[in-house]
Amino acid sequence: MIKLSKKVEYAIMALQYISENSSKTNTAKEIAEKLSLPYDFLSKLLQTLMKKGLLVSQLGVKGGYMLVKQINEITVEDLMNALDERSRIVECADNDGSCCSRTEICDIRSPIMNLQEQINNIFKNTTIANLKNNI
Amino acid sequence: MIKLSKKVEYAIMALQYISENSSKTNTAKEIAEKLSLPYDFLSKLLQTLMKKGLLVSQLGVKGGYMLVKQINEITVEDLMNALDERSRIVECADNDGSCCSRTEICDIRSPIMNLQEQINNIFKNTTIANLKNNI
DNA sequence: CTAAATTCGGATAAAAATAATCGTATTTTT
DNA sequence: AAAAATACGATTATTTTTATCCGAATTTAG
Ligand code: FES
Ligand code: FES
Repeated sequence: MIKLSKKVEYAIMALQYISENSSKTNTAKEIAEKLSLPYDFLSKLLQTLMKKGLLVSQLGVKGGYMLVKQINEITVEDLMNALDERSRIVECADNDGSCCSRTEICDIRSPIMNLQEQINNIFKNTTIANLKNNI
Repeated sequence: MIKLSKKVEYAIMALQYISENSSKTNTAKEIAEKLSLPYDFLSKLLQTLMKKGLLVSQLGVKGGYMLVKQINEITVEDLMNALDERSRIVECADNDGSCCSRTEICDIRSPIMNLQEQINNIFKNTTIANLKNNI
């Protein structure tokens, strides 16, 4: 059950698309069409990225989205933080021990948090540009 | 959405428990009680591990489960393969290109499969023994 | 031989998370 | 004023995960 959410997956594609067309504002509609992604869903997601400061938007006709950073400065972790609700590999891997009734007897909390960190590092070190296929 | 399934999480705990009590067969009931895990669910999961060859079981009274390998020879990847349905980070990261209608225009399939491999490596290199807290 | 403790197996239900959609409001350009 | 966008909130649909239930088969012990 280690998978990227559709939000993150679509966001990667969208950001790459916007990056390729960075001379103009890119509308959600255009991105959705060109990449065959569901418009409403993509639209929401772009709004979220905007709120989180990863995109800027322009309202109204001729509106759309533009990058605020280069895609080699945006990591997969950034997208996961912006778009996904939870990103702990186990519930109990949050900092306070108030996660579950097993805290007392639990042997795995701390080592699993270590595992968590290894995984985080991968996402932290992978930029959206890294995920671009340059055939 | 990068998290371990409960199946895998419980399995880690259960295998560690069995390992600590490897002189006898361990019943699902005992393990569930000692670790405060839901019996039915754990029971199913142990049966699966048995079918996949990670445990041996003995039927009937005095029955239960025993390890077939040491826990330092069992990896998190083994558990994920045995217990989780899907473990691709994106649908499209399977080998044939028949995943979705975007294959033609998709720029991220191959690099994401690379990302996938990095993550797999972590799970492949983490044994159940590694996840044991030795305070 | 019977009863009890177990694993086994299938089916199903409940809960949670993800993905998708809808409707309306607001902003901006022409 | 009309059109083309984003913004926002609510809701629904779908899928996945988690949990439970029931009855059968197996083994041990008395
Ligand atoms: S299971 Fe909750 S602390 Fe480990
Ligand atoms: S989205 Fe299906 S191939 Fe990339």
